[in-house]
Amino acid sequence: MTQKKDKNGLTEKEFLKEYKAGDYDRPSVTADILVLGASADLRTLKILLVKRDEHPYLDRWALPGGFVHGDETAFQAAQRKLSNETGLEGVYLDQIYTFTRPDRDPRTRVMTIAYLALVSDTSDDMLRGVTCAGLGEATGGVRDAAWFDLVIDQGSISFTNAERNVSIEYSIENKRFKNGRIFYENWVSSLKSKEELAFDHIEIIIESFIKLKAEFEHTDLAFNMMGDTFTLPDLQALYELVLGKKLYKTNFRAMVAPKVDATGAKMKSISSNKMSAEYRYKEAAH
Amino acid sequence: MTQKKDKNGLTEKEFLKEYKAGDYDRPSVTADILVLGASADLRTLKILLVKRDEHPYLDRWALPGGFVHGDETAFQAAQRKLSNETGLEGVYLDQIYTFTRPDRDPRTRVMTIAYLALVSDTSDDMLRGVTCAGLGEATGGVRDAAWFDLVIDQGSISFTNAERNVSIEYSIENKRFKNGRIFYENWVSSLKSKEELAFDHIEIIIESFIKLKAEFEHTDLAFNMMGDTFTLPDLQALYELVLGKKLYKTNFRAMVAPKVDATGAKMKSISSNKMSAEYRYKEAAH
DNA sequence: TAAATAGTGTCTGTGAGACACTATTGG
DNA sequence: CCAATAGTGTCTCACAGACACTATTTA
Repeated sequence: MTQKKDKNGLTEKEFLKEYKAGDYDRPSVTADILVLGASADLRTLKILLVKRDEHPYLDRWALPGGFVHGDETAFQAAQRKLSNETGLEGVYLDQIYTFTRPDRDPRTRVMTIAYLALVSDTSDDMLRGVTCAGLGEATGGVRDAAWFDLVIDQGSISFTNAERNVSIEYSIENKRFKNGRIFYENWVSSLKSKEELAFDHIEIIIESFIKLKAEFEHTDLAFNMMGDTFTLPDLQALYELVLGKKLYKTNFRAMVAPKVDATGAKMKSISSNKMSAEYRYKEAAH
Repeated sequence: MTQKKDKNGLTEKEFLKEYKAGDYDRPSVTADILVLGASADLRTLKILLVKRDEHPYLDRWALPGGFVHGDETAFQAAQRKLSNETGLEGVYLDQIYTFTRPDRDPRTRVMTIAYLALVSDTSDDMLRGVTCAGLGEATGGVRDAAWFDLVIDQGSISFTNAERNVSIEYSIENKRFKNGRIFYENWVSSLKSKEELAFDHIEIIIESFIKLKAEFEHTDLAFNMMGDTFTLPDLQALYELVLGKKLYKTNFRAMVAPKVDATGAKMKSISSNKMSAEYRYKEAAH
């Protein structure tokens, strides 16, 4: 493309032939995924955690994820992991933030690019593939996978799985710090339970949930967490679950009206067990 | 911390002692910074670009940035680069997005974590240190640094520096793609001028500017791009410059009223050369 | 048939958008 | 002094928040 020579008298072609990447500044990079959904009855948020069967953090619960391979983007790595570990394809997946603290992994320097995935089904069936696949191939130290109840309220965040008798809890505190001239808010967590999450995954979860909440009201993200058809009472239940507050029926319905189409049919609301009009997400412009 | 043994019978301590990071999946990681400010007369946006004096993209203009060292976070790397190349400290700096396309750097795999910095002074004085420092130490191939006029309108984005007779222009097009159930918009650029930016830096710039615009109206970001004291006409000029549209004086003043304090003094508006009340950013809660 | 939930009508406050007007200021 | 800009008053409209009411459904 260019025949320009650099200060050593090399063309770009010659330079690239000679180039050897330095070693000291090359970290490992993983993609970790926060897979989030609502329980079948739309009463609790569910998060997918996997149990590590390797050091470090052996036997700790962690976000699913793995190394970004040499021939793929971080996004593709996240998609691959998601597909391997849950069988899910075509779900909503978005990059959230990159975590780079030098000591966040005791093995070596590992940066992680955090992704948020939203799913509409959090049944255990879905995970049947996980344990097998995870144990079968070298998927980066996974022994078990399970949906945990995620409860976030003012002051604490908790992860519980009754079947496995696991309960992990952190208290969270809002700290202000200055960036340039303006103040920013940041959530700082501290462990409350005996069990803990692996690595700095609690930070990833908090950061992702903040972003989800901020975007939830003004975008159509919600429809990634609902089935193909749904009732408005159920859709409202999901919004209330994520936003953590009650909404007024009238205002809610006015807000979603341009985003949905009535199918004409009726179906039972899962959250209330009553008949209600059936709707479908309207993909058209609005 | 734990004496648990893994499937090879190793404790965590023993495991870590033996651990050797694989090589194939370890990319280089850089932090690239979009340094943005307004011209002295608040009529044009200014972006800091540096000229590469190394392959690849020898002699091309690029975003300032460099490798993340082994003992620092990406944020610290961005701060260090910013300080080295502009002498700026304590400016607004925020992580935007991480770019991971495997072929985005022809040397080897290089991921970049993009940062946005906002500054209140875009005079050339500020850069006097850059060229010296850049040439003196091995700052990753910088020959020259300069402020470019950044003009973004519907359909194109351009970078011009009259003194150096450089003009770089891309056309940008809005493409829709599906993520889960919902559609997303994405700007795709294609080169229009003879000169081009290095690497995929045009993507970083577009992505960062989109985020800036989205946040500008609802946060106090603007005050990072103004001096200590300012007039409301000037502040409004800045908002109009970034948002790319005219604002109504009354509504604008109502919007910023809770964010500013009148100092009681008067000063000349830079954008209009008329006397106007002097204000200061109010850091208190609102 | 009674309790609970689906679904609708409407009042209020807030904030952006839009003009019109008076007061200052620089040339 | 006059053109341009600083600065203020106020009308409109969209939309979120908040209640109240009727219709339907389940138990």
